[in-house]
Amino acid sequence: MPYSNFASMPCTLSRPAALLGERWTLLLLRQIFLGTRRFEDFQATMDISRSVLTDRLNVLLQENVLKRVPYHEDGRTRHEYRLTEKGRDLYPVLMALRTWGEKWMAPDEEETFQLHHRDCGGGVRAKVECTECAAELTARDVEVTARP
Amino acid sequence: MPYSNFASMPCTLSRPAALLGERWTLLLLRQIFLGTRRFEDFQATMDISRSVLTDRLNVLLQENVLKRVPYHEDGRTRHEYRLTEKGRDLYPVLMALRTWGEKWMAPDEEETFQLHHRDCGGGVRAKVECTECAAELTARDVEVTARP
DNA sequence: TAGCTGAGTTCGAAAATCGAACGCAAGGGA
DNA sequence: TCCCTTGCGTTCGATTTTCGAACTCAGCTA
Repeated sequence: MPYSNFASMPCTLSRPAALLGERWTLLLLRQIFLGTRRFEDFQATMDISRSVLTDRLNVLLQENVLKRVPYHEDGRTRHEYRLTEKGRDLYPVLMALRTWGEKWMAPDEEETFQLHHRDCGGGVRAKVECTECAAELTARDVEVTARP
Repeated sequence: MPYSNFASMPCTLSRPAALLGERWTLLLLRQIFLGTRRFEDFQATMDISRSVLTDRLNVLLQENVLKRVPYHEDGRTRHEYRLTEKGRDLYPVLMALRTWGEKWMAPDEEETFQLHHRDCGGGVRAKVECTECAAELTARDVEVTARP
């Protein structure tokens, strides 16, 4: 099975993993959540090659993670890439990466940005919880049942 | 900046994103969380090329996400790949992917596996919360502060 | 001694990525 | 009108990755 077939497997974990597991895609999403919207800005801040950037943006458009939105600047019509609701829902994925990075990869120096809850100023962290009893869960608390 | 340099950026989001954003790495972790431990089994269930599998496993070993553990079978000593504590801590990342997949990519048919809290049988979901007030957060509730 | 098995390694072909140049449409200014 | 600039891609040849099949090697086993 080639890599791309995981994108069509009937598994709700392998399909997102195959989509976001392509090179640059997670870094692109990070940039989008940090506020970057335009082709030129992605290219400049990430130093990704233009052809690959085009490809990744198109994949995310096709998957309905991003949408192209027209806007006006100097009286000209341009387009920018924005998250859809589906795209915004990827926030927990990025936050889970960051929570892990904070714990296990924190560099000695300062970070490049900080996150705060607008209402109370608190920090942000990702966690896994039980939909019934609301307990916080680790891998050991969860049982996997194969469906044959 | 080539892709690999993101792995050494002083950013607790871009470093994990660059590590897990390499092709096959997320799918490999999925397989590990589902219980696969041995080279041959990874190769068979994922149909990844052997040389790339070797490379990805070595990267995860170097990053201390996996460890090689000896075991005995038929009186022979072999090795298997197991999660370290750092690796197990990636569980929220995988669960965030799955929670997203359940909502936005659920296939019409059944899934390949189900997850249940051992204690109460409930489902599993990832979420983002405030470390102060414990409110559940979305991207809109969070303010990004750049550190220059 | 020969064969099998798990775990890689090697190597030529194919695919993905890179970087630099090119294309193009919409203004703006002369 | 003609030329210049900007934003947003596209194209193309060179370099890296990935692929897939064959090969290696060590430790049993028959």
